[in-house]
Amino acid sequence: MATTKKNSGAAKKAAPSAKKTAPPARERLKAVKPSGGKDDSFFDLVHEVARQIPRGRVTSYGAIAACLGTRLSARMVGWAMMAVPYAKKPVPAHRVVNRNGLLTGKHHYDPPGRMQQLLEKEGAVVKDDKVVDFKKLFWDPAQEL
DNA sequence: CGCTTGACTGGTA
DNA sequence: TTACCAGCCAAGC
Repeated sequence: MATTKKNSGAAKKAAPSAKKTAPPARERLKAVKPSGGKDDSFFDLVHEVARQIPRGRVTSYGAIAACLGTRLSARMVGWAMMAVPYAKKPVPAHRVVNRNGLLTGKHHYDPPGRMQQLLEKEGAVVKDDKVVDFKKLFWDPAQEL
C-alpha cells in the first residue's frame, strides 16, 4: 500500500501479477531441510503462534509480532501469513485479523468469504467483514504462551 | 546492489 | 472524527 511517502507514481506494477506467486524459497528450502523442528525463519515462528490460537478465538498481527519480540514488525507477520498456504502445517490464518478485528486477509482466501465462514463456524460473530466483540475473542499469544 | 511493495500498527495533524 | 506519516523485516525485479 505504499504507506510511506515514496508511493508517488509507483502504481505501475503493484502486487505480484500472479495470485499464487511462487512459494517463498525460504519456506521450501526448510521444507527439504531437516531442521528438526524449529526454523530460524520468521515465517515459521508466526505460523507456530497462529497455530496455537484456540478455536473460536482471534488475535491480531501486532500481538503475534509482540509475542515474537518484534512489535514494530507487524508487517512481517502479514507477510508470513501470505506464506501460510505454502506452509507445511495448517495455519488458521482466518483467526488472525488486524487490530481493528477486520478480516483484512480475507481477500487472500480462495473464496473471499471463506475466512468469515470459518470464523462463524467456530462460533465467532463476523459482521461486515469484521469480528464482533473482537476484544472479547481476542487471544493474546504472550498471555497464553 | 538497490528500490518497491506488502494480509500492519501506532501516533500525530 | 478521519487522514497521513514513519518504522520494521523480507522477498521480488
